[in-house]
Amino acid sequence: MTREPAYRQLARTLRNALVQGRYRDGVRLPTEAELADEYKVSRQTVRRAFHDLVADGLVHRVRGRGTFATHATAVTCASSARSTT
Amino acid sequence: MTREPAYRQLARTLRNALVQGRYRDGVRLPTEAELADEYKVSRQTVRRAFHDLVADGLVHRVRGRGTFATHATAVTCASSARSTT
Amino acid sequence: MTREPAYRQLARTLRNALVQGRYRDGVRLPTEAELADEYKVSRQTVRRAFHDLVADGLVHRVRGRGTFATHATAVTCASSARSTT
Amino acid sequence: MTREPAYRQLARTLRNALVQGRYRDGVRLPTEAELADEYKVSRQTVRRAFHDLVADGLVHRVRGRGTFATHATAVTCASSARSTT
DNA sequence: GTGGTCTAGACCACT
DNA sequence: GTGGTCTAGACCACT
Repeated sequence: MTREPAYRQLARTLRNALVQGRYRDGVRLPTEAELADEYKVSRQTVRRAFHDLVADGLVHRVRGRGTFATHATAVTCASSARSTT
Repeated sequence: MTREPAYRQLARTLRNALVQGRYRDGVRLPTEAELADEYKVSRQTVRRAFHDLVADGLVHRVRGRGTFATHATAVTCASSARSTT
Repeated sequence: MTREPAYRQLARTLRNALVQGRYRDGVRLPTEAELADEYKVSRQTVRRAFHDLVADGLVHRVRGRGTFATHATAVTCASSARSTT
Repeated sequence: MTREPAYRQLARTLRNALVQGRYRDGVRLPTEAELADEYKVSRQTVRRAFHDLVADGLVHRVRGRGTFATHATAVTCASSARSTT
């Protein structure tokens, strides 16, 4: 009955926020540390969640700068496949 | 007739601004690069001017962070001596 | 005059501790974050100090695990060259 | 997998240029700012690349003046150790 | 106007 | 939760 991993749960939460239009355009999302703090999870969990969102094409990450919302137009077929999981 | 060096001129300008209460408290002043640009002088000149203001006790500088106005109460005898030059 | 940089000062402090036999054998040293906190410097400055100690052969670092004192016997020619600086 | 860091990539590029005989003798290389601009990296990343080349004995740097190609004859044991990495 | 040091704070890779 | 890389942008030391 393996229940949903924490990172998928967090990914779902963030995906909803992104799809609903929070963090429009190239807006920077909260940092790994902030999200880890807010959701009481490890940074590793946040990273895994973000990793999924990158694969979804919903965000992109820039070393040393942050994680940014990707324009809605850039959604690929990979993301639709994934979101049905 | 050696005329006033550029750095003393700039120091005087900044001193006036500081004494008149601009940059109150611990406010950060413009950076070396910004002042060099604004006054059309080299950064070396800005540095010399700031060096005088540090000696006056009007500003203090923090490596990697910036130059900050010092509280008016911290004025020492060194600054009064210097300001009569 | 060129005063001693903060990272060299810290390296010297740690080197003394290591040479005097604290952190014997493969003992783990404080983390970058801890030292940054204790010595009121940035993590990068701690890293520069550690970098020197690695070159000296006094410590070795393992990603994800920490920084460890190296056995005294492992001193190399590189370290002797450096210590004469 | 641990992909090659940007600074090592840049170091490799510059090493190739140096070994192939561009920047002969004591010729000055581009400045940190110029390379940062050209390769779209931060100045610190350029510095890390140069740091490796200094360790290789391929260049030497003089504060206030620039970075210079070192004569090929000055190769030391430290550099040969490094180049096998 | 160059290289040297330093900060604050991101993400990355590994454990 | 550690060390590794990277950014952007300050001031410092030297020429």
